Amino acid sequence: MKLSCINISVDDSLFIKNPETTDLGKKIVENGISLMVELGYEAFTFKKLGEAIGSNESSIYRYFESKHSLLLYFVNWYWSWIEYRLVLQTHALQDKQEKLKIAIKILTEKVTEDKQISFVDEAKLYKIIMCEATKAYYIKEVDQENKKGYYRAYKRVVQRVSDMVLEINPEFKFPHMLISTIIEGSHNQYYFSEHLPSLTDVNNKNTNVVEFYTTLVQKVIS
Amino acid sequence: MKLSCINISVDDSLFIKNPETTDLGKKIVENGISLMVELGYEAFTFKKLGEAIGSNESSIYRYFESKHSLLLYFVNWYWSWIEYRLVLQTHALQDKQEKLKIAIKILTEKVTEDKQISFVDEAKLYKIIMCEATKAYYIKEVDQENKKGYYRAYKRVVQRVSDMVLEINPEFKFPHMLISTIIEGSHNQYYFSEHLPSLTDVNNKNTNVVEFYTTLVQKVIS
DNA sequence: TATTTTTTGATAGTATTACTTTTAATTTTG
DNA sequence: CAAAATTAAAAGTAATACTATCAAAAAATA
Repeated sequence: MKLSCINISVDDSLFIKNPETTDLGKKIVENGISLMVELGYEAFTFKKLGEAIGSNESSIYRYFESKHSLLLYFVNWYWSWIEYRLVLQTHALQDKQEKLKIAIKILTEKVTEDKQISFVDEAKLYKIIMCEATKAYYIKEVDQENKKGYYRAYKRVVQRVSDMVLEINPEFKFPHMLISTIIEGSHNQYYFSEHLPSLTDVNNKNTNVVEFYTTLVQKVIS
Repeated sequence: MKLSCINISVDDSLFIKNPETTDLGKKIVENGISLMVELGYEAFTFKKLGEAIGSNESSIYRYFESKHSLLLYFVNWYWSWIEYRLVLQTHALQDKQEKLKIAIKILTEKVTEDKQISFVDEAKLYKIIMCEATKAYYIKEVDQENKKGYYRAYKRVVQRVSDMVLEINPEFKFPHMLISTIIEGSHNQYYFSEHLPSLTDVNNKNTNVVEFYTTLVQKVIS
């Protein structure tokens, strides 16, 4: 599935100047993803990114307020992309069970190849989601940022899949809890499998995370 | 349950000088917990902690290498305490189901009062676990730190409860995955209920997190 | 009690981070 | 081609995350 024509849009409030509109902006996002994967969020700086793209620190600040904003941009891009895939792959389906099953697969599977949507490498982006995404909202400023709508894309995805759960079982009391549990859970499991294997049972091929959370949801909502 | 006689021991490698052995050390831990809750991990510094306890930054560095080490100390203290409670409250029980149920309660319930084990306020400590604990292992240095045994206490708890699952259903393939999912899940749910309520269904009294994860485990392993 | 050792406090210093500001050069657009 | 916008370079600031030194205070021990 290569669709270089479609565009994932990220909310205006997340950047000072839209990086999609210029070459430098695209470079910042593209190389920003690579460098953040390589160095990790803590060691990543705009100065280093500037050096990596042969540009200046101060130029990057004209696009993003801080590295935290850049992370928020990545996270929102990711969730917008997931939402797009969710709609595309489930919209036409009649069978509610099948619909939910596909949604769970999209939410819990590891992204291992670049799907080439615009200038973003989705496989690398997934690593940021897996390793760094929670740092975007486990912060003291979370309430203010939430008010500004910085987590909207994530919340929209949880709502969408929660609704699929309720379509199957309208009596079920904890759909959001269930869906956020499997999303965060799957990220943890892939991370644990790479770094803290005794906290998981994931095999080398990562094939059982999707399986585990799919049966989990089925059993829990029935 | 107040047992000021018992002592939670934290592995030697996690500090330079054992804070339990001196007044200053205890002050560092006690006020360190309060200040980290108050400011959040990112804004917390040893300089500020020094001011708070009327002591010097450099003196704190004689106990802990960095604020990251201090966080690791807190996290390990917490998991050692959980392990202690786990053993204490399940050891005498015969009924395997009952045993697991109590373990899940211990793992997923919010700690809201100071149980007064030594000089640590467990309710405040829980807030650190809920908001900051993942920052102790979602870092680039995770593999080296794991080799040094810095996450041992957490892994021991997961192993212990996974074993309880296997006692009930020896055929179950994903016990570690299940237990780490409910541990991390419950922390997320309490955090979401306070800051991102649309990601959860937790009510004001937080009563349904334990309920949700207890039924979840029961359904998944049967 | 005297003395040795350990612990702590105060001060200063370094390298890096996370920015902001200014100015000049370059590029884009009308 | 001129005006406007964008970018690069350099310098500056305040804070962080430490390290090092040295003297004072406290504790241990002989």
